[in-house]
Amino acid sequence: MPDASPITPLAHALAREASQVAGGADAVAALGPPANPEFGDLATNVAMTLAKAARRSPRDIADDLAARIIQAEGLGEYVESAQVAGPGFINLRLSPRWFAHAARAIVEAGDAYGRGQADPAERVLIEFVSANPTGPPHVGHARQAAYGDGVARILEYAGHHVTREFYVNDWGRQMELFGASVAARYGQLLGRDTPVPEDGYQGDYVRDIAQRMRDELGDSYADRLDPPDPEVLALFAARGKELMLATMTQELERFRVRFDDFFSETTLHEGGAVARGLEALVASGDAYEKDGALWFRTTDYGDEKDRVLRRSDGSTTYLAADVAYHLHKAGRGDDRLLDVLGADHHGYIARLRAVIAAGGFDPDMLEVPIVQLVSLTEGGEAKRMSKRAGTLVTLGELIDDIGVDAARFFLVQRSHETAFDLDLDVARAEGNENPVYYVQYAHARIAGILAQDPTAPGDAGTPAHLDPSERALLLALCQWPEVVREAEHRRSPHRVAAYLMDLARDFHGFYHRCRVVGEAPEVVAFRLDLLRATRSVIATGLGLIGVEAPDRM
RNA sequence: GCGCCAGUAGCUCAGUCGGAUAGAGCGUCGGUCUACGAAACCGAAGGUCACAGGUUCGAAUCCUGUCUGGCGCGCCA
Repeated sequence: MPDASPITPLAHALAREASQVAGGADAVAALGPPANPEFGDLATNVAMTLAKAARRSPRDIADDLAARIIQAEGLGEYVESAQVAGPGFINLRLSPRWFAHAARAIVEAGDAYGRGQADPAERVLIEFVSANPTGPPHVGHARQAAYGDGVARILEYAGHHVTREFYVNDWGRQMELFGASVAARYGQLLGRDTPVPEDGYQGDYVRDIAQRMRDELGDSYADRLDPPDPEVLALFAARGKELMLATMTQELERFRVRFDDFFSETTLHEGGAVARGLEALVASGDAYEKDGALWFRTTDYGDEKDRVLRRSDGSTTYLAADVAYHLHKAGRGDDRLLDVLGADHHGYIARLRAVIAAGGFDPDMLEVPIVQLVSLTEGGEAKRMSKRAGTLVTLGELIDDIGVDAARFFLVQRSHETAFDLDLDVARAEGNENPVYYVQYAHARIAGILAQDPTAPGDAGTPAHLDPSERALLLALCQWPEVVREAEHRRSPHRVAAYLMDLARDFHGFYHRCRVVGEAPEVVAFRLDLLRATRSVIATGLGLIGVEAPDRM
């Protein structure tokens, strides 16, 4: 098991011994770093968890277990001491030989260390960003992009098969308004007095799109703009959407986010899927007519009120398309659907689950992680953002301002379910106050040492004594597979970012206390393994959140 | 009014199968470069974990209630 932590075999042996002490009761032995490093290298609370079943006091069990540990097979040969403390903890101190073996094992596992633990492996379809193609993606989309792509990378690393999808809302009144806005700007470029509609899109990016359309079309539509005829509006909406979407794709790729699919809402309407979806709901009794409209009985599935699918004027709602879209998604053979939504859409969860359930699928196949809002601060003050005033910070502007690495790290550093403020002054800083460089610097430092190509004989043996910082660093590396597992299960890339900060801290501490080059052969051998293992885990971890791991900075 | 998320150090936030003395970054104060990169390290100050009850050997963590903040509650998308 090259993917497992070196601690795992110890934990298995410990569980076996604990079970015997407790008279055969099943024992799950948690074995991890103690609250205080001075207590030892590893600690377990298994005696306390067994106390009730064994009808003995935790201390009593712990005393028995500690005595067995030091002679247990697969455990005793690595344990220098096992001491009972507090209410029933057992603190273990491990031998340098174990540390040397563990470091070697991690180096040999390489990029596979922590990989492929998913059980069972699933086919996952993750939909995220899905910004309307009527404007550039903004900071909120950036957070969703960083989150969704981070989750996707983590799931892939864990062993799942992942498809990334972007749903394009290219239908309805908003697209008409967008087309009219582009057409108006196009007219203005030709010197006509064609105002942008009152409730249209005012941003400068509309001018850019109009400019490109003028480059493509010349002035051939100049005389059909006042008022614009339907054919012209449709053309400007369709081509405008393509250009907007192309810009979006480019900015997202610059952000290192790449989608496998862009799924167009329009195809659902034109292909009849929306109509068929509504018919299916009627046929199954999940939809009914009332007041001239067609309603989806979502209350049957836990929603607080029923929702309109088709208005009394015959037009379909946004939900009608979502019905068709989710039935389509659920029927593609994936085991799991992830819809990453912004906080302002959390009210949608119940009706989306209703769609899945009404379609005859297991509603639990759908997960809807909600990404909370992010706001920006600069100079100690909140940066006011308004779509209307045109002060919205776009993804592209954010990247230009603070760089892709800082943007991705910061946006994924905080739990997605917490609203937070991103401090542009800190994120922009290239110096020591920027957390992302703290991690990257650790990687670059290691690369610097390894570039000197220090060597040690293969049979150098193991050091007689270890520095506390060496123990701390190796034990931190041992946590990596568990971190990946937790990030996978909780859909929480921020766990990876937090771990990398911890790991970098342990490395920097080690670096200041321990030299590598020029030490005794057995010391060089062990520390080289520590360096290689650390570099590998940092590079892998940064990769999972879309941040580069540079050899030089 | 109802629902979701949150309330932890001056600021931004980790801590989520209940464990020992609650942590990090930034900020503040004081130290450390004639040896592998000082974008670093070491130390100090800073806490009624919103509040009140409850569950138990043990609660920031679980339960109940209250208060505060963000978001949502449309035949909009």
